[in-house]
Amino acid sequence: MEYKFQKIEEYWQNRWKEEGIYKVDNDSPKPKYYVLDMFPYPSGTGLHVGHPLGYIASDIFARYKRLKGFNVLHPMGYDAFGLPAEQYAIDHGIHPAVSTEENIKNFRSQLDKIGFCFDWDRQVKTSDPDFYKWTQWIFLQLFKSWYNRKTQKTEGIDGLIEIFEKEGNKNHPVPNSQFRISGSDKGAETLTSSHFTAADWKSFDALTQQNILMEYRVAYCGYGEVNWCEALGTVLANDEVINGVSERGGYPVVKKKLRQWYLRITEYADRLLGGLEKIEFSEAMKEMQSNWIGKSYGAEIDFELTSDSDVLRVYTTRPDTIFGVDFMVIAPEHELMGKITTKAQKGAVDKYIEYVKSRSERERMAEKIITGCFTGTYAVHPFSRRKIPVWVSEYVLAGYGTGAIMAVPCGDERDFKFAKHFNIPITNIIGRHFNGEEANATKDALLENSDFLDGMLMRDAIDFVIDRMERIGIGHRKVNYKMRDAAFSRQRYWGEPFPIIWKNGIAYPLDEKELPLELPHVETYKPGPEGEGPLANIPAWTERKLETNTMPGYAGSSWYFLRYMDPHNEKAFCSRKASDYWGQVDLYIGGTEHAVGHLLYSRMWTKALHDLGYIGHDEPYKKLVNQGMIQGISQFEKRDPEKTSFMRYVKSKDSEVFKTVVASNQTIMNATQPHSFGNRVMSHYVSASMATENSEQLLKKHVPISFVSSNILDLTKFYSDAQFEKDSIYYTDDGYFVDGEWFDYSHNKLASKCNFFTLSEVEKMSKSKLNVINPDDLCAKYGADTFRMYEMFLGPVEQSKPWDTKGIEGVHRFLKKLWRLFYDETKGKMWTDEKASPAELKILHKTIKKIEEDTERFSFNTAVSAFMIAVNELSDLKCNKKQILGPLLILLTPYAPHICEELWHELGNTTTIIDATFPGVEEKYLIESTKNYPVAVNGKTRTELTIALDATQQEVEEIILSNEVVKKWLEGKPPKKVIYVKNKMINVVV
RNA sequence: ACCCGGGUGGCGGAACUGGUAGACGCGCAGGACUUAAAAUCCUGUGGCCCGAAAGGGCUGUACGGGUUCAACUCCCGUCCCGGGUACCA
Repeated sequence: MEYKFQKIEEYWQNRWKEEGIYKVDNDSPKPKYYVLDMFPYPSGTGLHVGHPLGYIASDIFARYKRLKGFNVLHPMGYDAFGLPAEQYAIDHGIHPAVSTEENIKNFRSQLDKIGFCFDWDRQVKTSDPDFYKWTQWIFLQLFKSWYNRKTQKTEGIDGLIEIFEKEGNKNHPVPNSQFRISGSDKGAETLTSSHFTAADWKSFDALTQQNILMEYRVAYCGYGEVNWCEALGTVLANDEVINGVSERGGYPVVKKKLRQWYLRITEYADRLLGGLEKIEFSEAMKEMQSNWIGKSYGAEIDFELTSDSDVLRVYTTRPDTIFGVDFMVIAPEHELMGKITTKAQKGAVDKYIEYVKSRSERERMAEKIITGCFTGTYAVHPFSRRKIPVWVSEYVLAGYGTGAIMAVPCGDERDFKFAKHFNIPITNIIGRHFNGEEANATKDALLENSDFLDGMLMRDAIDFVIDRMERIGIGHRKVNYKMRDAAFSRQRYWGEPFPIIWKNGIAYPLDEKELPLELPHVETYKPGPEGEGPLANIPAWTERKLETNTMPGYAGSSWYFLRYMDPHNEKAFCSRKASDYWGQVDLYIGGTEHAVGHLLYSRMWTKALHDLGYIGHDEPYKKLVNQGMIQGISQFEKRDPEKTSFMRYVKSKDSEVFKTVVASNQTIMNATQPHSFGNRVMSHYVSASMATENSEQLLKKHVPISFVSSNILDLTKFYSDAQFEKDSIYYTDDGYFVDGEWFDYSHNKLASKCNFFTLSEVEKMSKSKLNVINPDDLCAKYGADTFRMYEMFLGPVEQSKPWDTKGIEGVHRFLKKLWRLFYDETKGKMWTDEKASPAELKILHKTIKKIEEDTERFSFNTAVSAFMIAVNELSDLKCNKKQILGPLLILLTPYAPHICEELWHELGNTTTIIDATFPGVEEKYLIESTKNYPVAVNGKTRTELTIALDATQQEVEEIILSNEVVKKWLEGKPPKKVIYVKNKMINVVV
């Protein structure tokens, strides 16, 4: 009998489905365990081998925990709203709901083939009205809340209104929001008065009151500079912009003022930072998040100005360097800009501001050149009364700190470069630590030229100066964060509509009874007027004065993990009973790419829902594991530098591509004489030495990996594929390939193929790079169990690595070997009820111990190795005893569920193996009475000795010293000491 | 530039708190079975050297140094690769 994995897997997958074996109950006496995968965006490309890596790991862990007696929640769903579906709709006219549904079907069938233990009854889809009803509901809770800094909690806005009515806002000043609610898209304005009394509050009209409340709401609407992407017609979050271009598509991004929704995540900055200590994230992940939050401690200092009664307030983390200030710099957008410029400097400053405005975000990012202009005004040093020139420069950002700095060129690289560039004299306050060539940001120097700070260590001076400044009222301690409030709206169609109605400039929440506010059907996905979303094109929508923005991709994913706990609840997003039972996600698996997006937002939502009393925990995830990315090995049509033959890709005569090649690379053009084939211009023989760097780029072109083996492209096969460009001519040393035939250079047809070499390179796996390996193919060829084990065997889950199918045979061989412990080809069933020998029991228990340890610490690759060793050893002993094979199957189940289930039943068990109990280790089978120890003399291994495991240090020494080999080495002298490391080795130190 | 990871055979990777480096798998070489192939099984496999063999010696975890009886593991310096951030004062 042979191992017919296809039949086995199909059979068991159907049975698991029919019997609803993975259905999870919210009511169980067992302890709970929640294993979650980051749900996928159902793209049109389907799954490649990289996707299931994390899913397989989580599936193994979920199954393992189940065997260990836990009630395991292991759900799956789809992050179904998003830009690509909408882009697809624009391009192909297919409604996103339709294409998304199709993609989901495809994903599901692919996932099913791998044999995951998801409870599909709990599936969520963020684009489903039953789901986004609650996304909208949670949004309304955030809209109706504010963050109380006194209690450090999210609270209802009604409470704030009561406070205002009683005492105004003296105890709760307006939070530092970067996005002011008043004003228009022509310019943001701050509130006329930021402080008001109870009487003031009562005298304000409704609009003013609402505008003030908007300044406090957790989800709020305001005008602000946003990252506007013209090509995508939408606003992007900071983390969706990379180097001044959009993450998706790489289109240019500019700053634009628009009415936007925001989440006041900045108020949670400290808690998000502090919470990191309570959760098990990798150090790298924690660091990414804390860098993003960017907390810094420093001081705000006021400088008097010569030209104005106002003071210039700066933020610095190094108040100890106060006597090293040689100039001040303010941001071009700073509100004092207009006031402080002197008449003499007005022309120059205006010109400079003009220049700054002309520079796009992208230019500023790309070329960091030193620019700036003197304003004509001087600031007065608060201690020395020295006059300090005030400059304006784009290197100071308006959005951080106070938008103005005190520049200390001897201690700050940017200030130093600025001073050099504009010939501003530099004061040295750190003596020999400053060499005049570059700034030195040390805190370990003793201060010089610093008046009352002279001789003090900089580190110590920081607090000393602040104390002094606070005493005389010119400065105070201040904590700043880099993190900004999160933009929460998109001018797009395929997202959750906001349950908001606008009346007379006031945003009114929709009644909760009206939820879900369903996304209406549209005929066109084109943007609405003035940058508004497609919803603005629907008269029925605009007549109701409904908000025309939609929510961003991360809205649904910020809370989906809660819905899995209670997916069919129509009365609440998740009952308190359900969320109390399941609590935190015990194990969350996903990629690092969500470090500062999804993982931060979902943490914030959890905190808000917790504060408002809807859930009992304030961190969503207990432990996070980041799976690595599986890269693809791309194949390029290209000269292989190792081999002398090479190729050239050619297009037809009037092709643009060909022209480009010719125009931009003379080397290629002049290489040899051209030939022609019909309307095609044959390319030229390019020799290896002629291929310049430039031509290499031009010559590189992806080819489908399915036609490549051992770096040789099978052109005959490729030719009959749709992806083959019929006009291509391929050259090698020995001949050329055209119209499906090989010719030599005398144009005679060749009977055999020539070797056309490719070059391989590791890249991200993607459809466009033609390097995708489809899990379906592998499952069909080797079975899901082999595929699962091989993905794990490849290396640590956390590590990124290129996919290489070669080794899969070894894992497949292992499963076949396992099968043969049960079946003989001719004799059939082989297992017996015979009692196991101590040697066999030892193998079993050694394996149980190893598998348990490895699975617990997520070392699945070494666990798979342990299985291989066990099966090899049992195979050698011809052990086919039920007593050994039964427990072995249970151990293996998480890794290869189908074959284990099959064999488990064959052994005569009636229960399904998923409900079996993970076997315990019986240490007695592991313990040996004696062990062979290597003995080293001064670190050099000399001999081996058999020593009883319970021997004392003294006994060990006696045995060693009576050994002939050791004696010889010791030459009669007594050893200094004998180091006996249990289970490792013995070292004799002479 | 700054902050994190990481560098081990032909390859993927083991070595968990310093204790016989290279587990396990791939690949390769040789052999068994077979008319042959597939499948399966066995043996060998870091490098160099001595030996007919059994066996033995030296060297070896990016590079240079250090701590230690003992270093892939700890410390210092250098180089290279991957990831994150990017004028955040």
